[in-house]
Amino acid sequence: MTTHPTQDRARRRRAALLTAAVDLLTQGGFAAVTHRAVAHHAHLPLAATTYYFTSRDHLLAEAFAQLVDTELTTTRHWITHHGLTALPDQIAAADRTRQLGLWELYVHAGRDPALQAIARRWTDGCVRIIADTLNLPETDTRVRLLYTTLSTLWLEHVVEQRPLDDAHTLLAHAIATYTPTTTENALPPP
Amino acid sequence: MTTHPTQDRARRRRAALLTAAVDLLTQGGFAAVTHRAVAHHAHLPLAATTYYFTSRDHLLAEAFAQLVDTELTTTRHWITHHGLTALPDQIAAADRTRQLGLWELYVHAGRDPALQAIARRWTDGCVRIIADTLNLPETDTRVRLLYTTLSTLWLEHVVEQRPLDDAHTLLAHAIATYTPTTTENALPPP
DNA sequence: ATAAAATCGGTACACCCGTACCACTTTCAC
DNA sequence: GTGAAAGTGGTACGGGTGTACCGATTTTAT
Repeated sequence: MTTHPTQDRARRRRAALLTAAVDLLTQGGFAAVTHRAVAHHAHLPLAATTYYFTSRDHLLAEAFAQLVDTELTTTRHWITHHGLTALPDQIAAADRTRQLGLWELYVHAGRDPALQAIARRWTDGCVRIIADTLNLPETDTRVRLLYTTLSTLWLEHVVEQRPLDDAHTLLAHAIATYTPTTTENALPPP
Repeated sequence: MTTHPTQDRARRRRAALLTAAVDLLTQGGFAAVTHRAVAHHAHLPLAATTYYFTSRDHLLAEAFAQLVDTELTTTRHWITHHGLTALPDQIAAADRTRQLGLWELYVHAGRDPALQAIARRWTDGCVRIIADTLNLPETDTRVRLLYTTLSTLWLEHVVEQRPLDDAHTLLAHAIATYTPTTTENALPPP
């Protein structure tokens, strides 16, 4: 069971541990998130980690959830400001290792039911963003197709460090093929 | 440096260790591939692992390479026999945890340059298969788009255990939209 | 036959891990 | 104020890890 402190300092400490966990996951990946490393990174004693989080798995789960949430809001903002076609630029600009940590946890969710729910929230959120910007329902085939394309392009770039040269072409082609005629929202504002 | 034995029994032992590593990766994921577990699973003493593989990383790299190669030939066979549209059926039928291990290593390649080369071989191989079955060059935009769609559908199924209900619909739509008019190869044989 | 090289396998080392424990201090409710 | 609850932090335990070491054994080359 996850502990939720009532005192102010305690809440701040818990949050510090969480961001420390996210940072470590970003920098060193999965294996780097240990009790000792998290505690040290948050300038707290070792026992703080076991006090605020009942286990390492719970800590990782919450870190994953936080990572997903911030990531979703970030990309939503970017797309509403720059349009779908500019998404490759955001991918290229984003912190690569951070995205790596996100994907690491995502795949790990395949073996951990607790993480799986968060993983679903993650993809659902991405699909919803695309659906919203295209003014289409989430279940629309074109939305799903566009999402799958973007997802792979992103993962490929993060893992294999491929240049995103053809991403723009690919994306433009996909949008042109998929979207209905009246979708100004798919384009960046003038 | 990777050791390549000259004697027969030694070669068999090395191969046994490798398949043991793949098995363990399949069953328990990344963390399960330890020297002791691999040795025990291959019915060999602990020291065998360090004798045939200079480090755990090298062992994992070779396991990854082997996993990728067998996976590529398997899917190539399937597609030539059943067609592209039947791919979701193969995905559904395949050993889920095995695919999970593959994807785990793929993402991990983002932090390990040695694995990264294998990861590229993996995606390149997938793209090539699609290009071949569609009689299109690998650089064709439609090939790339089809690949990205398939890739995400696959990963989603493996990680989130989503039903592949809409995969057929999605795939059919994508193929209909993308492929040129004369591509009988994309359809299953009558 | 014999020396060199390859292989084998048992053991040991140093390290890091998650987590439990517990005496201590601070905060809160009344 | 006083007792209960919450928070704190130092330490310890049991266990698993990668890898090095080294004498014994087998294979190969000559």
